[in-house]
Amino acid sequence: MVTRFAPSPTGFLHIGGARTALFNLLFARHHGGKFLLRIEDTDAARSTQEAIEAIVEGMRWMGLDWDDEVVFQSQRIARHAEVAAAMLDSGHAYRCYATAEELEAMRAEQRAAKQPMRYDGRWRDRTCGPEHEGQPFVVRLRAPREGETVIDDAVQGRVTVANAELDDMVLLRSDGTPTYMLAVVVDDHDMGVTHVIRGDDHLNNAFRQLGIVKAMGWPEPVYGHLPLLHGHDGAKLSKRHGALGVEAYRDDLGILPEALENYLLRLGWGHGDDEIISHDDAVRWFDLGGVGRSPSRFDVKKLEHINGHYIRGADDGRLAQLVAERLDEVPHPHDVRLLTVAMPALKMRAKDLNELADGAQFLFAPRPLAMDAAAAALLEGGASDLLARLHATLSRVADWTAANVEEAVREVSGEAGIKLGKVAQPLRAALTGRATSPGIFDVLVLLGREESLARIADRVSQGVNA
RNA sequence: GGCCCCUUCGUCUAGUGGUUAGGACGCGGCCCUUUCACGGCUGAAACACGGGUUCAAGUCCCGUAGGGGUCACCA
Repeated sequence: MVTRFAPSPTGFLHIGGARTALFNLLFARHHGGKFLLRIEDTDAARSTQEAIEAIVEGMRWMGLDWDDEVVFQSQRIARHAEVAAAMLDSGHAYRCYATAEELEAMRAEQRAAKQPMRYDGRWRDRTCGPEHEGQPFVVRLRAPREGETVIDDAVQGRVTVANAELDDMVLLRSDGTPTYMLAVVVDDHDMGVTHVIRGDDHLNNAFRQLGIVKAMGWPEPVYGHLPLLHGHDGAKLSKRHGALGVEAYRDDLGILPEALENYLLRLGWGHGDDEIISHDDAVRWFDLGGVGRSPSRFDVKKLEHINGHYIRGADDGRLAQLVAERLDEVPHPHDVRLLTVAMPALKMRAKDLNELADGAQFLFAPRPLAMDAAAAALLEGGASDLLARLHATLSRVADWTAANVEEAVREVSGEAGIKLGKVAQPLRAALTGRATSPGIFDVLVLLGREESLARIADRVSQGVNA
């Protein structure tokens, strides 16, 4: 079995495209087949090298590893033309000399008459007279007009369309280059693609493409048309819904690739009550039969939840590296080692890399610390006195371990007759500048004796409002 | 508009004739607790509507409504 992902390089790796690629990959791996990548760059005007790189990079990041070499459709135009010529020879295609203006007029008439807009086949049975000699022409498929075409779609089920609905589409443009319709069919055939798994928006195309397959006498591939992804409001995913490219999920939203894969997999597909599914299990369980037929809405909240799950389980060193990259804006030199040590406490509290980086700020914040509003509020009243006592008691701790600092803090709490929470909060504010942070004893240890005492002293000497 | 497809909690889904219609996200409450998270328990929340078929329908059939896709010398 051979599947493929065939994006056109006009921007980035679309989130919906990533899901299509994922399903193709999973299907191939599940059945022990191949997963290929083809770049559909026949539209020179819209295709860019940057877009190709963005797609390749996005796929690598997602772990969507394809087999064999990448196929570039643009390099195969000679072969496409060859097939078109063969179809011309066999009578399955014909030359059409209708001009763009002529066709536009035809469509305008059809629109006005509320008729379906289709090519009327005006050159279907007409041979080129001397007046058209040397004039530009396109090559069109001579599609059957009677009967119907049936596709047993692996996702959508049996779908039937009357052949009268299908017009004679263009195979070769007047400049001799192939249209998408011709190119996909030829490339899929030549690449040995057995299962064409792609977006629902191609279902109608499949009927027309099948016409070429049949004309050439090639084996019909199995089609599987996946429902499209929609935004939270039910409309087709577009810019106004936010992030569209996978790199935005990586860079802007701070999503881990395994989380995105898991989320995308669950969109339109399910395996009982399973929610957290490893890649290996996905390969083991995935098949097209389980794919739903209705479009699903993208829910960032659930993505974030899954992301939080994977962050908690991720390697501390890896996370530290990722966070360090995000902290580059901070002038203070940061320490990946410290981040790594702090990570177990940090990652418990973040559902994306941005929150993780934000939660790590205090480790490197320069003294005297800036207090946010909530922290400042905690330092009002008798906080200065309390911090002075904390400073005095903590100063006597020689061996700066979590157990020892905890003992010291509890001692102050007991002596002052103040509940631990009331002691911990001002202390947290003094140490982190925030009202929330990892456990206060962890913070003390992470910061170290010297830095901790200095931060507390800052608050005592500068008073509560500093 | 023509053609094609879709319709279970707000969202993602389980469910393949007989279930108190299950799980997850989100939301509310409680517990844990030095804050925030995590975790645990718990609550509210769905079979679009109308006809059939059947002893029995979320599950099958037909309509209706709503939604989506597609109608290029773009892919």
